[in-house]
This record gives sequence, C-alpha cells and structure tokens, in this order.
Amino acid sequence: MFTSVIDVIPPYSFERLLKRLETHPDDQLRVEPVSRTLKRAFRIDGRPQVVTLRFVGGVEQPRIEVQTEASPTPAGQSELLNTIRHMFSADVDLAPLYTWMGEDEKLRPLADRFRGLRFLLDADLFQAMVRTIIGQQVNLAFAAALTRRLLHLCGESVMDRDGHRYYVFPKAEAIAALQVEQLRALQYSQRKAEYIIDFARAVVDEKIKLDRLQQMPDEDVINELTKLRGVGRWTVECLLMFGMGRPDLLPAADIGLRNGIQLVYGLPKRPDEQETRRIGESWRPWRSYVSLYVWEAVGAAKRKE
DNA sequence: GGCCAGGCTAGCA
DNA sequence: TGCTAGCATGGC
Repeated sequence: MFTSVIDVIPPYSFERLLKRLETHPDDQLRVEPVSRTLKRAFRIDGRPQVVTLRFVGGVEQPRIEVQTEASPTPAGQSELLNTIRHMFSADVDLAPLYTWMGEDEKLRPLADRFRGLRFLLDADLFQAMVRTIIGQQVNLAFAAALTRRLLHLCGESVMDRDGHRYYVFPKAEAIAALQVEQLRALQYSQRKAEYIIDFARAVVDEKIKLDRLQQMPDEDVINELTKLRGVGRWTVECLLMFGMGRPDLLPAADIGLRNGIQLVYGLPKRPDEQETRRIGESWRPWRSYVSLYVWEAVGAAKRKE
C-alpha cells in the first residue's frame, strides 16, 4: 500500500465536483459522497490499480489523500501523483479569476454560487480526444453510455476489495486494432466509429505525436489536428480544455455553452456561434473557466438546483 | 411522437 | 467562402 497527500490551492469544492458529475457522468470513477471518497483505476507501472482519493480539509484548506492497494515503484508513485494533480487541477489558482469575475455583473453570481468548481481533466490526451469525438453531437448521457461500452469492449479492468470492477481507458493500440463493425454493434454511428479508429491508428503509427502538442500554442494545435477527418475546431478546443487544462479556450460551436450564455445573460434567443465568440471576447484570458461556470449554470438548472 | 443533444463532412452554389 | 442534408440514438 502507498499513501500520500496532495495539497490543492484553495478553494476546491468536492460538493461542486459531485454536482457536476451528476449531469456529466464519468463512468471510470465511483464516488462515495458520505466518506468524501472517489475511487478510480489508474495504470500504474503498466497495469491497472484501484486508487482511493479522499477529499479532506473543506473548501478553503483542500487536500486529497491518495491511497493505493498495491505498492507502486517510486517512478509509479511519482507519475500517479502528477496525474492526479493534473486531473483535479490542483495547482490552478482561482483567486485572480474570482477577482476578475467579481467585477462583472453577469459573472459575479456564478463565481459566488459555484465557488471552488474546477475542471476534472482527462488523464491523458489520447483519452481526451477519443472521449471528445464520442461526445460530438450526442447528449451527455448517451456519450457516457458509448464510452462505457468502449471500456467494456477493450479496456483493461481491475477489481477492488469490495468487488467493484474499474476500467482503465484502452490504449491506442487496443482501439487501433478494432474493426468499425465492432463499434457499430455498440450503437456508434458509422462515421464516429471510423473517426475514433482512424485516430487511434494515427497515434499508433506516430503520424500524430500527442506529446509534442503539449508545447504548442492553442491555435497551432487547432490547425494541426483539424487536418484529421472527424476532428473539427470544437473537438480540438475541448481537447485543449479537458485534456490539457489550457485556460483560454472558447468552444463557440458548443450547444450547451450557447444555451448557458442565453441563460446567464438573459438573452431572448440562443446566440449563434459568431455572437458567442463576440460575447466570449470579454472573458479573456479566462475563457475556458468562464465556459465551465456557464456550463455549470445549465447543469444546475437541469438539476433544478 | 417530435425535437434536441457539449459536431463534422461532403456536396453544392 | 457560405450553406445544408445526413448522420444514429437516447432522453424528455
């Protein structure tokens, strides 16, 4: 067993994370609200292991207690902790964002209401890209179902001591080896199946080097990846946000974001993409985070919060 | 039952 | 460059 504690720059709201997961399900993890615990499988030292994350210290002194069932190598421990810091945006300082939002009449209520909400990022870029392609055009519940079926089809899994099975996201090699028909059988559309398998094969063949993207400016990543069939601007913007945690992306084609802007700004009708970009200009350099909070306003409305 | 979902491509003017 | 049909299915 290995234990460690991750200090998070305050504020961090575990409750807000749970609320968001209600409307944006992530079937790779299991939440136990009473014990403020979240369990998830991570690939450590090359094989899946269940990791327990406990959120302590409240919103203003947040820490994440990490516990594994087996004992990773030192390198495995280090990589695990880095991945968790990344996924939970532990090193992001929200203070300047809140100062800035506090000066905006429309955004101040969101900052107050959702204080401590952060991105829950994907563990790696391959997973972020595949999940985003799955999410194109379909509602969030269906996208989560499609992701779950993909995990069951070709993801490795591990059981915890309580008998719950956890899946790690398939490696690119596993998805590259699939046939379109296998995904069609899981109710993927023909195109979605092709896009995902083609992307995985491009990664395996090293026609796309995901690591290299980490150093590139947002617009360069967008220009490079939108050359791929099935990958439009929205998809890369989501990759930059939910895969890398980049702070200033505005997915203006996003239907949920546009609904949210209509709600938050009290507009008579849903803004189109152009109008969304115009409004989003004023959100620089925080467009990703403002988008997150605007999305969450929609989520809260759906939950009748 | 009809319309909408955290879009994208291909085809056409 | 700009516009649109078609894609597939689930949820409301």
